[in-house]
Amino acid sequence: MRVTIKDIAKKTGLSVSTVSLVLNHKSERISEETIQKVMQTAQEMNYHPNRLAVGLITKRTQTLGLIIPDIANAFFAEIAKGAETECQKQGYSLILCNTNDHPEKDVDYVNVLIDKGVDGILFTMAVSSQVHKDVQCFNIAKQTDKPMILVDRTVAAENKEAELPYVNADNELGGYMATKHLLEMGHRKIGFISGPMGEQSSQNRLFGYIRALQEADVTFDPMLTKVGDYHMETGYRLSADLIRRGVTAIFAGNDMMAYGVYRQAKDQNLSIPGDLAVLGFDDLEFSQMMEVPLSSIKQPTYQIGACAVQKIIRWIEHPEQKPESVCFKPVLMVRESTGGVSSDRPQQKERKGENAKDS
Amino acid sequence: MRVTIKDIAKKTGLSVSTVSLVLNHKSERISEETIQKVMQTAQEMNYHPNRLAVGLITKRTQTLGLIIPDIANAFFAEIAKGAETECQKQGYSLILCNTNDHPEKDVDYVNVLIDKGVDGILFTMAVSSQVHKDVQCFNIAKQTDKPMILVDRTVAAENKEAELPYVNADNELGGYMATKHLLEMGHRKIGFISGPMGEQSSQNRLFGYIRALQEADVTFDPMLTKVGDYHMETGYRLSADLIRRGVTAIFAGNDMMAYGVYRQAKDQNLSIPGDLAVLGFDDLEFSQMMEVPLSSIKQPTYQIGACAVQKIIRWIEHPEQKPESVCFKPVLMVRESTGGVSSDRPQQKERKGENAKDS
DNA sequence: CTTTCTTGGTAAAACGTTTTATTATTTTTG
DNA sequence: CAAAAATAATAAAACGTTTTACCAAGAAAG
Repeated sequence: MRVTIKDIAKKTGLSVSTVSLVLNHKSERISEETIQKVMQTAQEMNYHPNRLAVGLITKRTQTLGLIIPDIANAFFAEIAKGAETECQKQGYSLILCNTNDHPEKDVDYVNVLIDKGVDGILFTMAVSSQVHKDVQCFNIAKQTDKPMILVDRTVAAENKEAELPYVNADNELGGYMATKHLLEMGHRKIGFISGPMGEQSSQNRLFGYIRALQEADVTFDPMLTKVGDYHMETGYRLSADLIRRGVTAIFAGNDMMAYGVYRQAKDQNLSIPGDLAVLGFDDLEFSQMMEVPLSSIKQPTYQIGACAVQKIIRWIEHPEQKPESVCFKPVLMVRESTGGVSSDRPQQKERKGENAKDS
Repeated sequence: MRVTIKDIAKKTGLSVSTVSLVLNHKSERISEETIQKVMQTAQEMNYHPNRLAVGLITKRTQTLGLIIPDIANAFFAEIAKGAETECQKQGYSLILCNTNDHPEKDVDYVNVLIDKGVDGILFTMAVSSQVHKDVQCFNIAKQTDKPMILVDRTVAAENKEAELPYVNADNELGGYMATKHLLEMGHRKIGFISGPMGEQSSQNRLFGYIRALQEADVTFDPMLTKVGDYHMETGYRLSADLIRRGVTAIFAGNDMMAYGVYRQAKDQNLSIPGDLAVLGFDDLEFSQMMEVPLSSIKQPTYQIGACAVQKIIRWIEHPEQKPESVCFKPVLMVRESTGGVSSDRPQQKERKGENAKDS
C-alpha cells in the first residue's frame, strides 16, 4: 500500500491535519520543529499525495483535456506537442482525445473529461461538425462552467459574453499573403484549391485569396477556385482542370494538395516554377526537401498549442478573467516553387508577445 | 453544482446505497420498481458519476498513461492514435506524456501518472536513456504494482519474472528483409546508414542487415555501415562517403535519412535506382509520393499502439495474467527506388492474430 | 403462534485528502 | 495574579462514491 498522510501522522505522532497543513505550506501557525519533522518523515517514507483525493476536495485536478480530430495529422501533432510541453512546465497533465473527426465523439469526450474532473478543455471540433453538436459541447462546458478554449477554430456568437475564446492563426491573412506573393511574381491567372468549405479556416484562406486579387485589380474568376479536401489525390485531380484553364500559378489550401499539384505538373511535363508556380499552406517538414522546394504559408503551430494552454491555465486560476482570443500571424516561406530565392530564415512576426518556442 | 447520487437519493426518497447499487447494476436484491424509479430520475437529473470519487474508492480510474519521446514524430503520433482509439473503444482515457527524449522526464512522468491513479502505463523510454533511469521507472511501477508495457522498446532482465512485456516490430527481421531484397536485386555492395546505436531497434536493424549479407555469402564490410541519427541531413552527409566507396545500393535506417540520400544522389547526378538503389524504413506517407517512390520497410505502427492498449487493459483486469510480449512482422514495400515494380498492395503478415486496423 | 426464511432496503465505514472552527497551552499585559 | 492575547495543534466535517454487514417486515414452515 502506498503511504498516506495518515501514516505520516502516525509515525510523527501528530494529527492528520497538521501533516496536511505542513505539506501544503500553510504552516504559519506550526512550529519550525514540527515542520521539519513532518517534512523529513514524508521524504523518508517517500510520500506522494493521492491526486484523486486532493481533486475530490479541491475541485482541481491539474489536468486538461485536448480534443482534436486526428493526432496522426502533423498539424495537430505539433499542436499537441506545444500543448503538452506547456502543460508539463506548469505542472498539468493532458488527456488526449482523438475524435477521428466525428462530431458525436466531440460531445462524448467533453462529457468524459468533465466526469474525470479536468480543469479545462482545449477544443478543436470536428470539421464535419454539425452545428448543434458544437452547441451541445459548449453548453456542457458552460453548465459545469469549465473553461474551454477553441483551438484553430472559432465560433460566431450572438452576444460577446457567450463567445468562447480561441487561439488560431490568421488564415485570411495567410491566403492574402500567398496570393499577393504570387501576384508580385507577375501571375494573373492564379488557381486556388481550397480545403473543405465546412471548415472556417478554409473559407478564410479563400477570402484572403479574393481580397488579394481584388486589391491587385484582378477580377476573381470562380472557375479558378476548386473545393478540395486537403488530400494529395485531390490536389492532383483538381489541378488538371486548372491547368487546362491556363493558370500560371496554383495556390493550394495545404501542402498535401500542393504535392498533388506537383505530380500533375510532372505528368504533364510542366516545370515548376517555370511553367507553373505552386504555393502551399502549412509548411510541412517535407516541403523544403522536395525536388523543387515548395513555397508555403507557415503557421506557428507549436505556439498555438502552447499559447492555448497558457491562456486556459490563467483562466482556470482566475476564473473571472476570461482570456482574450489570440490570432497568430502566419509567415510566408518563399522557396523555389514560386521562383523566389530560397531564403529559409523568416522573421516570425506575432500579434502578441507570446513566449512560445517553435520546435 | 453537479447532480450527485445524494440528490437522487433525496428526490426518490431512497438511501444513497440503494441508488448506488442500482446505478452499478448490482441490484439483485432491489425491486424492479425502485430500479425504474432510480434510473429514471438519474436520467432526468442528468446524473454523471464523479470519476474522482469512484476512483478513490475502487482504485481504478479507467485511465492509462502514454509516455513517448516525441508526439510530433509521425511514428509516435501513429502509435498514439492507435492507442487512443483503442482506449476510447474500451472506455478508457489516455494521458499523453511527451518527454522530448529526456530520461529524467521519464521518471517524473511515471510518478505523476501513478499519483493521478492511472491503471497502467505504456512506456517508450527516451532513447538517450541512462539505464539507471529506466530501472528507476520500472521500480516505481513495480512498487505500486501498476501494469507497465514497453512500446517499441525491450529490456533484458536477469530473470524472466522481472521482465516487462513489450509490443514492438521485429526490427531485425526488417533489416534482414530490406537487405535481402537488395541482394535479390543483384546488389553486392550495399551500404547501411543506421540509427543511433543507443537504440535497440537501430542495432537490430543492423543485425538483420548483417545476417542477410552472411546468408548470401557477402562478407560484411564495416566500412559500409555508418552510424546516423535518423535525420535527413545525416543521410545526406553519410551517403556521400558510401557512394565514394562504390556502393550500388543504400539501406537507410529510416525514411528520413533515405530522403537525405536522395538529395545526395541528386547532387551527384546519380539516378535512382539506375545508379543507386535506395531503401528506407518506416514507410512514411511521403515515401510513396516522391519523384521516385521510395521502397521501405513498413511497421504496423497503429497496431502497435492499439495492441499495447489491449494487452494492458487485459492485464489490468486480470492482474495475475501478465501478458506475453508481441513482436509484429514488418512488411517490405517495394517501389521504384529499388527498381522493383511499384506494387502498392502488400499482404500484411503478422505474428499473432491481432485485430488491429491500420489507418 | 413462534420460528425461520426471504425480500428489499439501509447505515455506516471507508477511500485520502483539505479546511474550518475549536481547544489547550503558553505568553503577555494591565 | 487574573485576564487577554498569542501560539501550536487538533477534531471533525466534507468531497462523492462503493460496499459490507445488518435490519425490518412479511411469508413460509413447523
